[in-house]
Amino acid sequence: MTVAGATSPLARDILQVLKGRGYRNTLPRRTLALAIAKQKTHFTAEGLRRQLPPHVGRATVYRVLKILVEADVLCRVMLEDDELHYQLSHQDHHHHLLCVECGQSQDMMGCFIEEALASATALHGFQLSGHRLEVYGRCRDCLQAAATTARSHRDETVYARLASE
Amino acid sequence: MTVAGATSPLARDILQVLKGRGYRNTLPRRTLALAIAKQKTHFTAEGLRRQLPPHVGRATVYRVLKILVEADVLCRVMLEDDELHYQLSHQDHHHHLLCVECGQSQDMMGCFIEEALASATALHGFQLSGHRLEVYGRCRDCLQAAATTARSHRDETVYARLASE
DNA sequence: CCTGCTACGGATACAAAGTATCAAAACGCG
DNA sequence: CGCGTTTTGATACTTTGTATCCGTAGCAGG
Repeated sequence: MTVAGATSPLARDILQVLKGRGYRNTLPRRTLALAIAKQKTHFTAEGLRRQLPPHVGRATVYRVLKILVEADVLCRVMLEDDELHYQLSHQDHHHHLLCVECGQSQDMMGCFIEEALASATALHGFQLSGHRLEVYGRCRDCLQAAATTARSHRDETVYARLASE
Repeated sequence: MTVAGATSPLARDILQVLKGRGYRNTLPRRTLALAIAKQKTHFTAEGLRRQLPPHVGRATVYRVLKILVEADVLCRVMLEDDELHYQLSHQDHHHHLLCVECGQSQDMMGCFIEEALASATALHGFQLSGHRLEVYGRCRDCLQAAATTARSHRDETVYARLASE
């Protein structure tokens, strides 16, 4: 139950990527890999740092994040609030479904707009090189939760009416 | 040739929008409206401020920009360098073609991905509420310019060969 | 296991971008 | 004109990220 022992396959993968890129295996990087592996969803640089032992310097956090983005382990996501978040990335080109309710995000694999985009931009005499697409909405879970609370709200009003009688 | 006289129809429109929203017509706002009207393409808050007389405070610039974004006069554009830019907005939903060469941007009116997106997200049990799409590439002008310089480069090599003979 | 080179880390200072506060000035309505 | 309200610019502060610098820790080679 030591901290050092509390590792994870994902954390190991991250360290492996770093090693493959010629970076040394150091304590702060192990700590960071572990923390990143623990994230259930996207996170900000500062949010991540707050979860770390205080002896890990800010600069280190930003340095490692930058490396991991370059290595395609993480990708940067611009949320609707214009704040920059990070999240584990599938290596392939994909987009994010971002739930405006709970903040969870899922990857939408593949990219169905590439061809449509190509023809649309061609009309403008534009040579396509890339794009950025983020999708906002409500995820399955939040929709179900909303449906449930809506029902209990209805119940509450019934109870209120009964009580007032 | 007075500064106050150097107005523009667009600047007037902007002031009109402010008026319609109950904001007063003040000198800094006139200055800002004029400066924004002069922009040929997207700009950053700080970039805009640098073009302004120094007596216009930073806070004022940010305040007015925020108001104009809320009023849909401007829209915020995230460029590939992750810097936030502003540009005049068509009122309708649209996307931006951003030239990675010259930095110009044009609006791509209409939105052809809405339906495709709706069906794609439905597969994930996702209720769509919005999206953000920025498109990067090379604009017509830059493509032509590139073609031209490529030709002159070729010419240069010819001249070089001739000269060395 | 040492030893030494070099990458690395943390502290610190700095920079950029934006926000909060507040007294003074400018608007504009009557 | 006069007065209440809005607006403003200065200032300080916050947040997010980067540059510098010196001590330290990895790790390779002996």
